[in-house]
Amino acid sequence: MSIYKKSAPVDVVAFAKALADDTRQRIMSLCCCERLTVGDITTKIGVAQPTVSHHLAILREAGLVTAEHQGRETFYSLNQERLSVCCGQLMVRFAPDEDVTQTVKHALNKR
Amino acid sequence: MSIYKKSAPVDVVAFAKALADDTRQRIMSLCCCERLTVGDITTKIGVAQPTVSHHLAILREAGLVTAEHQGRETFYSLNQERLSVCCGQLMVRFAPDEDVTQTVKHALNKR
DNA sequence: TTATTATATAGACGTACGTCTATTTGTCAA
DNA sequence: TTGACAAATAGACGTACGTCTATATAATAA
Repeated sequence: MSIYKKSAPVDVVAFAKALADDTRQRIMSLCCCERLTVGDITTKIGVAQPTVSHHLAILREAGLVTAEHQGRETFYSLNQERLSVCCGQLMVRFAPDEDVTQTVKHALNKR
Repeated sequence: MSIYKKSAPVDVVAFAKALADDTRQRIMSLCCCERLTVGDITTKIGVAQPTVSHHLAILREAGLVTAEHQGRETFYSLNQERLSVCCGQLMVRFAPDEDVTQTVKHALNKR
């Protein structure tokens, strides 16, 4: 079970730091719609397995991925809800009210 | 005039890196609703003036603030539109469709 | 021009971070 | 129990980054 409850406050700097690496963003993209093992990710990403484990630990710490242990494998998947909450906080932290609306429009127009 | 047009593609990693520092986020908060000079920011932030200039350069590079020169002063303000676009891209990059909607809800509920 | 003020740039310094190899821990099959 | 496999941890190494002081650049005032 994650330490991140629905009401957990968002540290926007920590959230940004977790996102501030290309390898981690690629891992997040991979885990967006699929449960993947560390081995799967290692193969697809093309960096060493300990490096992948390291990045997964950072993403876990930020609550952005969840880990499920099954036998000797661990399946990772993106924590969509946490991501949503963090993005929401990011928007409202700096954007004045009318601009949040615009952000929403931008987001929806991309779909 | 900024190099960032409305249609400029968003480098989500670069965006996250620009946000991934507490001093820069504090600067962004300060510039959210006010045009401020480097001197103003330096006083309010409590770090050396060259450090502030350095962070402002990074935020400028990411398109997150705009600079207006007036005499020997430079006024900085947050680029709300760019921030909106980047947040939107961040949401849609990882969140599946139904989750974007949820992100929007989270954002709006905070208002 | 000369002095003063505002900002930017250069460069040094220490710390944080991403990556790797080697090893450990944990799980399953023979 | 032993061997093989999956993932995590330890530790080394180089680079990137945040901060500072010193200096340069640019604009205004005397």
